[in-house]
Amino acid sequence: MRKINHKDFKIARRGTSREINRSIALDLVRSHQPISRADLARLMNMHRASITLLVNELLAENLIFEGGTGENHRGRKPTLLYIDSRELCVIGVDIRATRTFITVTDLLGRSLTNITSFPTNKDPKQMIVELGKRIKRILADNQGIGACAGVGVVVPGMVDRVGGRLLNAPTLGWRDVHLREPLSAATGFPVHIENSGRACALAQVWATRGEATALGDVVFVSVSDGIGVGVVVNGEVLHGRHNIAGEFGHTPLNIDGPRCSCGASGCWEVYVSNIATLSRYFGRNLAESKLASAGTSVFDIEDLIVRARGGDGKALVALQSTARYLGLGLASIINVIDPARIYISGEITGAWDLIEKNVREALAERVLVAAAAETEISIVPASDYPRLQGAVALVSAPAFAAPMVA
Amino acid sequence: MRKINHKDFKIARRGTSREINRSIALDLVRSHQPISRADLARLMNMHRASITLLVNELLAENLIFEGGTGENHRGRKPTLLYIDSRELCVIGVDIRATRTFITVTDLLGRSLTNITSFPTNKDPKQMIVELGKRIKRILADNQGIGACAGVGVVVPGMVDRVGGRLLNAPTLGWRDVHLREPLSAATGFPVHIENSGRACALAQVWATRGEATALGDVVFVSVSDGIGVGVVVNGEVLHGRHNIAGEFGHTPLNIDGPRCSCGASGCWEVYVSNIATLSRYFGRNLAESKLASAGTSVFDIEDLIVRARGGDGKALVALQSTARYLGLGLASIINVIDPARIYISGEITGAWDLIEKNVREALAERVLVAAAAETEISIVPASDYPRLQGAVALVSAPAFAAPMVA
DNA sequence: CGCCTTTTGTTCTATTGAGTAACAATATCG
DNA sequence: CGATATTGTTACTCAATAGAACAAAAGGCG
Repeated sequence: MRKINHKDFKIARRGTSREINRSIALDLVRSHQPISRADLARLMNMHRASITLLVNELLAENLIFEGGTGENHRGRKPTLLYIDSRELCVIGVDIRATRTFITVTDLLGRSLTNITSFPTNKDPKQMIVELGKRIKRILADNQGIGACAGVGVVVPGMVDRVGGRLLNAPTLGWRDVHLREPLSAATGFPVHIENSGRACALAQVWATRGEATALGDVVFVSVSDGIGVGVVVNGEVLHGRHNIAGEFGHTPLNIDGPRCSCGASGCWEVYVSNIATLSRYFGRNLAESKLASAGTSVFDIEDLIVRARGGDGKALVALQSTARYLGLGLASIINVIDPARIYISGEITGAWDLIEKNVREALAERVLVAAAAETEISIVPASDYPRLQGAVALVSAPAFAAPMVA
Repeated sequence: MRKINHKDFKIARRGTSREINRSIALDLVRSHQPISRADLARLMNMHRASITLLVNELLAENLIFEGGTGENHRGRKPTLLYIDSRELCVIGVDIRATRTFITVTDLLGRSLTNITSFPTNKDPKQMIVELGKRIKRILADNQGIGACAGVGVVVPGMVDRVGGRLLNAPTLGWRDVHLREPLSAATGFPVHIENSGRACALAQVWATRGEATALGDVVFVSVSDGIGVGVVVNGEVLHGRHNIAGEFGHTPLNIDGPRCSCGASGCWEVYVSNIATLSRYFGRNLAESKLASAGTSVFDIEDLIVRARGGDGKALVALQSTARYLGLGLASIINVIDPARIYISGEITGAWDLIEKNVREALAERVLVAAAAETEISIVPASDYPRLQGAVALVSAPAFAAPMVA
């Protein structure tokens, strides 16, 4: 039951029905390709005749193309339809504290080149120049991949999407950095930026085979140096008035707890970040020293997991302690958003078999109804590159998004 | 940028455009009545000719009616349109721990009778019988108000909307109570039930002169024996998979804090409920004794506020201490939902002038960006009966809701 | 091979509803 | 009283779904 917004509604014009059905058809081709007109008609519960006209329009605009013919046991063989990404590519960029990753994909997020990376330059101006150069070089080195539709950039911090600037990224030490305009000027392509937690959520929503939105609302939680969270409600990523929606990482577990980099104390992040786990293992607070010498870390969370697997009891206890706090925080997410599924990524998910029980136990302690304690939790491996996929989705998804109506 | 749900989408049929525009027109009449066809055409940016046809349809269905003529400085006088609620009424019921309130309104939530109340019967079966009788008596006593479109019931607890049953209401001591079927059988009207926090949010969204949704997302926080919260995203109240979405009352301020009735510890509710404030004033935990003797309370939060205003320093400190915790919890709401406005209701808002500063200070401590600390906070007085208005909206709003498309 | 059946995709016409212009019905002003 | 302005209706155009009929393509089977 949605209330119509009186300040910003859209009435149905003559072309609105077509716009709606065109969007649905295009997105169905995206997620079911290759697909025939007849199958599309069945999925949409429309007559083949109407589909023909819709498809002709999409063909004329080069949004889709006709491939070979499919198989059929009896009767005429179908001609198959595909999203037309032959002359287009998308650049995805993931800027992290130590390294920055670049991928080139088609509109469906399928890699067209190898993923490349380089050390993040801590000076934002120099970094943007270098990033621009590298993007141009990659495109020059790969002539066959066609024109670039745009660049999606994902950063570990708060962003002002409309203004195209990064507001605050503690792990990078950047504040109020204009990203979109200079990078757009340097590359000549449109640039979109987004916070990495939200981008990960976006990646799940727009994953080609994604059934994420079909489930209902979902939340993505990424655990690393900090905690990034993206919340999806009704197929849309929550942004909020000041672009801070979803910052569960800074909701308190204990307001009298240890100080957090955000200025408050006892934030969830303070208890479950990788640094917290390492600190617990070494028995001292690594937060300051670690931040100062980022990149030179000799011993990281993955080493800790190896030790835990090797029989190091202290390492296992440190992980399980983090798991407990992780579960307590997830309980808040469930009590507040009550999603159908929670996605979790981050190095610590490599030890999921060791910690799942602890997470579930802690969760059950605080979740309001027993059924909600069984909320699906899905691990997203780093090999899926959720942040990069999210960066790509920033560019490609708008073409497939639902039209705004009423 | 919304993703189309592939499991549950709706394509545009021949009548979809009309359906969309009809909904918009009807809802505009609802919130702007009385309004002329010409004004409607201007608001909708459509030609008068199209509006005439739309309006004729709405007239034929008795959804609106033509009233008198309006004033105009020059030219033909407009004929005014109104929502047709002449032959219809809606019953709103608010079941609370000690008393239950009943209102009879038209489709716009305007009272048609005085609000009546009676002591809540703690036995759910007897209570439903009594409620049914009272509803029938009220309707019998007021013959002029026309047929009843439905009954909206609001309860302080978790509900299963589709099943029409109350899952758990600690303050009532009710568990797994089937409400809809028996009450519907007793009265002969359709019955809708909802949690009171969400109903309050609903009331704001659907308030006739409401600009709530025009602002963006909003959150409603009701502070009394417990904390009820309703979250509105994109004009829709959040429910979640298990109907627990929005339960900020049970997110922790301190996981090592005092025990909460929900089974967990250190919940926000434990720090800011009225009982918490009173306990702080009396220097001992009233939670158990208070729950046991609900309704017989000699000294309540409103008395405390009177004392604080009268110069009782201890009372003021108790209130301001609660205010601080209130602010800390609101900070989480802002960090997570980042709404354009937060509505607050409850007895303690009667002391808002005494505590606003403390709330704002605490809020600023934890909110992630300075701008978000300025998030609008709007007090909703008890005299607005937000719960009853929400109960009414459960019945009346579906007729005005946006159609589901794509 | 020729005919039947099945399936795909197209064509043609009907119907619905937005878009537009022209017009009748009022009402005020000078 | 005529000029002007405003509201609401009517008649017609255009776009898109709805539906039936049909052509095209492929396999099964006597």
